[in-house]
Amino acid sequence: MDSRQRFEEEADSAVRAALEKLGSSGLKYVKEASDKADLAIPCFSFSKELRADPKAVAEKLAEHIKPSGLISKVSALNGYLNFMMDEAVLVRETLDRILAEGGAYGSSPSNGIRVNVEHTSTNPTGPIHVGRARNPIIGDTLARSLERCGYDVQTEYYVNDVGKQVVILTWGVNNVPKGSVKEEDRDKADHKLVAYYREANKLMEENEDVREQIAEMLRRFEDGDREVIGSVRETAEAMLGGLKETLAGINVELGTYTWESDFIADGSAKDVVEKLKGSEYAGQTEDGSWYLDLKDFGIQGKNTKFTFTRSDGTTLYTTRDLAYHLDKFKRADKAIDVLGEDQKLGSKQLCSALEILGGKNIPEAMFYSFVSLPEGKMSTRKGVVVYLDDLIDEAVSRAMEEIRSRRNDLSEDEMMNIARKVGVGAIRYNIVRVHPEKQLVFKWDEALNFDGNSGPYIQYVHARACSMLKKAGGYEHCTDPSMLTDEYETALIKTLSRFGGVIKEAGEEKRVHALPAYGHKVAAEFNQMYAAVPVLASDEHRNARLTLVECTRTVLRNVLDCLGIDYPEEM
RNA sequence: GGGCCAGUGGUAUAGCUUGGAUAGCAUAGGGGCUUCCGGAGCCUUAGACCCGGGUUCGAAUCCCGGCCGGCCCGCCA
Repeated sequence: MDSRQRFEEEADSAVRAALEKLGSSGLKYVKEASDKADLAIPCFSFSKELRADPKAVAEKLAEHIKPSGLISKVSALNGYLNFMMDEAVLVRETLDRILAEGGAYGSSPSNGIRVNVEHTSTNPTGPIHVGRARNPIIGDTLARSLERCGYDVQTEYYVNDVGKQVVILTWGVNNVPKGSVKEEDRDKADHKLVAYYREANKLMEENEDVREQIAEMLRRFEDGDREVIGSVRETAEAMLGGLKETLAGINVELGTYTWESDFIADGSAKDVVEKLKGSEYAGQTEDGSWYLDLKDFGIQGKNTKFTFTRSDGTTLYTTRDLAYHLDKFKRADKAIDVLGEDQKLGSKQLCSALEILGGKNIPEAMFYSFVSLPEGKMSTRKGVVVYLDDLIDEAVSRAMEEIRSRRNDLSEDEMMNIARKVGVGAIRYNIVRVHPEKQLVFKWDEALNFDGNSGPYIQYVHARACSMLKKAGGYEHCTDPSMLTDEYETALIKTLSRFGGVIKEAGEEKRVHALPAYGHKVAAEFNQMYAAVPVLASDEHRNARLTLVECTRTVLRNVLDCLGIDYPEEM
């Protein structure tokens, strides 16, 4: 337990004891932090029970609590009971802990719980565009946070290699003559292949014959024709190769790729169908298709009918998704799906069906709204898109310009290496900083922001800290609180002490946007301290201040790592 | 039509789960800072809770009703 947690517990028991003295126990109250106190308890809620003015209650409580342990001061103000934490203990313990734990600072020990995070899972029919770019970034950040929370995390991409869209793509790749369409310049499979997908869609609209060919291919696919299935799989694999490259470019790597067609091939989707047919919620329409009636599962209106087979008995996407989730829970104790908001109803239906199948394990979902362009929705088919690859390129070249303008001592390669880290840092930070369900309109100048509330701002502070430590040469660690009494120093250390709570919030509560906000706060407070107190030029404070710089650098690295952002030592 | 999500300074965003002190942060705007550790910086100034009811000692936060935007409501994936 860190000193912050101990402080809160000490305050808690002190409040409980004081309330008992006033003749009341078991009252609920909230704890909050403010600029007036390290911990504040509003006493308004007590006033009814104690039949007294909140101000008076706060004052009485304050009288009954004597500073002890980590509590250095107790006071009452405006109906609040304010606690101050013993700064000397806080300073020493926080810094000692950071020095001892290093890269693991802020993490919890392993809890042995296996959690599966499914994210990205975009259809392999075209390059990833920024409309969907939230998915890998949120998913990856969540996975990294959960790892630091002590979970055994597996990440997984569910590849949709079944259905009309991939069949159209495959038809296009196999039938549209090379050279008859303009491939995109980028030498990546996803960008090359998407031209055939677009052309196939176009031909299908214009040409009856093409429509029939594709329909035939789809029929053969559904009949289990190995040649067609193999061909589709091959095309999807090629496309996926391109997507993996893009993901690697933003520091996202997934552990497992699971193919939808496998659940048809191994018969598990059919097993699901048989089990569902036997459930009390199952029904069959006149045409022969099967459905579940989910009106008892909190699903309203006309959405209660959840169809799980076609009239010819073949499975649907959702049926295979059920088989997939049953499979997932053989491998994990907990599952989290990062999904677009369009999947909300589907996800709810999936969970209800899993309940009907008797599963105790139900996946949790994390939803995000799509990123749109100022002119409207993105569409791969229509070519109205900004590709993630283009965004990365643009960010990197913008970073390159910046570096070139302020450095003349680095080689092209060195600058490019840094530019990549800075550009990607800007993109990832910018996407993860906003609440996932907030709709986002993509604007180049915002996506490429390098100032203020941005990834590069934090990277810059990290580089600055590295530079100071390098210049310092030798120094001895010093965590003596009497050497770190400046208000900027203690403010920074208090913030550093809260890191563990932020990691938990990001992981356990799936609030990944807490991370960038925290990183920005640490960086900003470091900059304020930097401007206010000399470090290298100070005499008796030198060791202690350098130690604080080192600890801040450690925390910044941990935050950035959790965000999947690199931390170059110079930029 | 029904359901879900969102609406906070000019712009963008946090806070809403668990109501509480002066609504936080960034950017653009005004004014300043470089004999010293990296100015991608620091200081300072001005500026916001969609509208209307309700609950409450107290509402950005909870409830009801509007308005605006997004998404969903397929034997598609």
